[in-house]
Parts: sequence; C-alpha cells; structure tokens
Amino acid sequence: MSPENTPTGNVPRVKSASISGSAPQSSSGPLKGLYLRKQDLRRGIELMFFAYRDFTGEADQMLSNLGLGRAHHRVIYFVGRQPGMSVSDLLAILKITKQSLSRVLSHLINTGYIQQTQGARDKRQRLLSLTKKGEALEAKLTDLQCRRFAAAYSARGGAAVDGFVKVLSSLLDDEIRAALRQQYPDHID
Amino acid sequence: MSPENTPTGNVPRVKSASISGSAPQSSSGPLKGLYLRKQDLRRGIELMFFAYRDFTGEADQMLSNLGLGRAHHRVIYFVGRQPGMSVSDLLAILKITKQSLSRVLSHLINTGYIQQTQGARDKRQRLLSLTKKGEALEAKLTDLQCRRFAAAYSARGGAAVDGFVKVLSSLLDDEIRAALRQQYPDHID
DNA sequence: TATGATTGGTCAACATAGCTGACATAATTG
DNA sequence: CAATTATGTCAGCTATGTTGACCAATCATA
Repeated sequence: MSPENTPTGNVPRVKSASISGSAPQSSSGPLKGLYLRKQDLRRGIELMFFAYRDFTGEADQMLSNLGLGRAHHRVIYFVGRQPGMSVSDLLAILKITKQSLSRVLSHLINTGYIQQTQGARDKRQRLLSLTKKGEALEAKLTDLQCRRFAAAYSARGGAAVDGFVKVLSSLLDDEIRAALRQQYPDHID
Repeated sequence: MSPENTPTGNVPRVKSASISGSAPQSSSGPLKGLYLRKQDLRRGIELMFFAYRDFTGEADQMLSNLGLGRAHHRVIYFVGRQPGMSVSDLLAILKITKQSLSRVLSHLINTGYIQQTQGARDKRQRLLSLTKKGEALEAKLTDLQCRRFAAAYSARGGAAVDGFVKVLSSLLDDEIRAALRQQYPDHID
C-alpha cells in the first residue's frame, strides 16, 4: 500500500487479499471490480469527508447564530424523530457519555427547546420531546438538510439514490445497520 | 415541514416548491420521485451521520493509541495524497485557520511524521511531505478505510458505487465539487 | 530600489464537545 | 431487603476549532 503516492496514480488494483471474503469474483461483465482501484477507494474517502462537511455546514451556521452547536442539533434531530424517547435511548444512538449529553441536554431544556415528562411505566425515565420552539427549530434545520438531499436525489435519479443508500448502508458497522433496517420499512438490505 | 413527527411517518411527499428547479419531471417510469418522500430524505441524513461516524471510528482508535487525533489524520492523509503541497494548499483543503493547522502540523513535524522543504520557485513556501514514518502510518490508516470501502463497494457492485458517487458529489458545495472533478480523471459529473 | 502583498509562523485567550472518575438519588426488580 | 437501573451532577482533562495581534522572509512591481 505504501510506495505509490503520486496524486493521480497509475490505476493499480487494490491488494485484495485482505478482502478476499467479499471480492467480486462471481459477478459478470467486463468491468468487474473496476471500481476497486485504489484511486476509487480514495475518492470515496474524500467524498465522505467533503460531503459530510458541506452537508452539516449550513445547519452549523444557523445553529451558531442561536448560540448552539452541532451537538445540540443531534439531540434536537433525534428527539424530533422519536418524541417520548428516554435519555438512555438517546445515549445509545449518539454513543457519547451521559456527562457529555447532560451538558447539551440541560441547556436545551433550560432554553425551552426540549421538555421532559416522567415515564408512566418506569418513573425513573425522563421522556424527551420537543417544545413548540424546539419543533420550529428542528423543522428549519431538517428542512435545510432535506433540501440538499432532495436536490441531490432529484439531480441524480432513483437508481443513483438506490446505490447511494446501499453503499452507505454497507459502510456502517453491523449493529447500526441492523438498527437502521428496523427504522425504515422499505430499507434496502 | 413541522407537524408530522411520528417515527415512521405516513409517506408524504416533500414540499418541493423550494426545489422545483431540479425536480425529476423529465424522467420516465412509474416510481418517478418516490425517493423524495420525507422519510427517504431523513434516512439520507441519518445514514450520513452514522456512516461518517463508523467510517472514521477505526482510524480514530488507531490514532488515539499513538496520541494523535482526527485532525492529525487529515493532515497526514492529504499530504500523503499530494506530496510537496504547500501550507496554503493544505489550508484551502481543510478550511481551518492556520493557527489550528499550526498546532497539529508542528506536532507532526516534531514527532517525525512530516517533513518540510523550502520551495524552489518561491522560497517562502514550505513544501510538505511524509517521512518514512509518516508514510507507514498513512498507509495503515488509509488501508483501514479503503478496506471498509472495498467491502462496501464489492458487496453492492459497480452500479451502486456509481450512484453513491453521483449522489455524494451532488451533496457537495459547488466549489468543492469542481475541485474534486479535477482531482479524479474519470469522475462522474 | 522602495513599497506593498504574499507565505508562513507565533503568542494569547477563548469555546465547543468529547472524555474519565467519583458520587448521589430514586425507582425497579429479584 | 439487596442489587440493579436510570438519571443527574461535580470536577477536571483533552482535542480541535475560533479571534486578534503581531512578526519575518520573500516576492512582485511601480
């Protein structure tokens, strides 16, 4: 993997001994595995980096005007998606410590974006939901990001979206993929 | 965009007045635009979040064992991709302040991962490249991430990869898309 | 050649968002 | 009743971003 560092490499195949278990040996067609060249994999890495940055950029800007950060956005987004979720549900999704979450969540409660209600079955639980104010912000932020996706999806069409979802799903750790598969009824998998 | 917050929504179309300019009016087939339902866009948002986290997770782990972070990784990656690049080249890619970069870059130079040489044409420039030690680390990190991509790409096949690249490209800000198009000779666009 | 712009670095201070460790309270469960 | 679970809190540390101010070397040009 080491020697060839030229910017536009010379189209070598990836040393696929390491991924032999999932090598595309079985497929037909003359271009079999052509997308596994080192430069294609690097392009994937870079696309993820730049696309993630641009994808979050607009929302980050709107948030910073309100004195909030990306961490607040995540909380607002996931509480908005599943109102009534518990704190531990949220911790499981975000995979951060409760101390980290606490800082952000307390702030959102104190500033009136999120409200808590005691759990009915288990009174220890604090069930989280958005206030009207929180819903309004969630809507604005999600709308921003949805517009970006809608533009990209419409520009490229359904087949491309299908491939996009398939590849992103396969980039996930297994556990997360399983969770997402449940979340979305007609999720490709 | 606001009222319907139920976890598994009821399949409404996105209010596409905002994106009418790029609506998929022209395509054929009965499923035209079916991928623009609100739930599909939200799935995209969530896939980006989870996939980015998982995609960086393994490398983050390896880095933290060496007392390095993700910021160091970015520097090592991009210098490895384009040896001899200047500091301002790197700043333009990373889009962080030179003070932020300085902290990370100095550390990588002091610990022998990166070396500087004076520019020949412009003696003010410090041209960056990886040392042997830096190359070895870059190779290990990039290999980790390439394996993940290679596994996902092979699992899903060339058509899916094509869609993946197309949609990710369309999620980019225009300026970045143009730069990436130049970087990769046969980039779809 | 003198001037101004560019490239790069540095010091200081600050904010966000992650982390660990230790401990507390209330409620549930066996 | 004892153990576990769900949640919260205090204290402190780290990584990585930010501003603002300032400096030195080099380049380009009037």
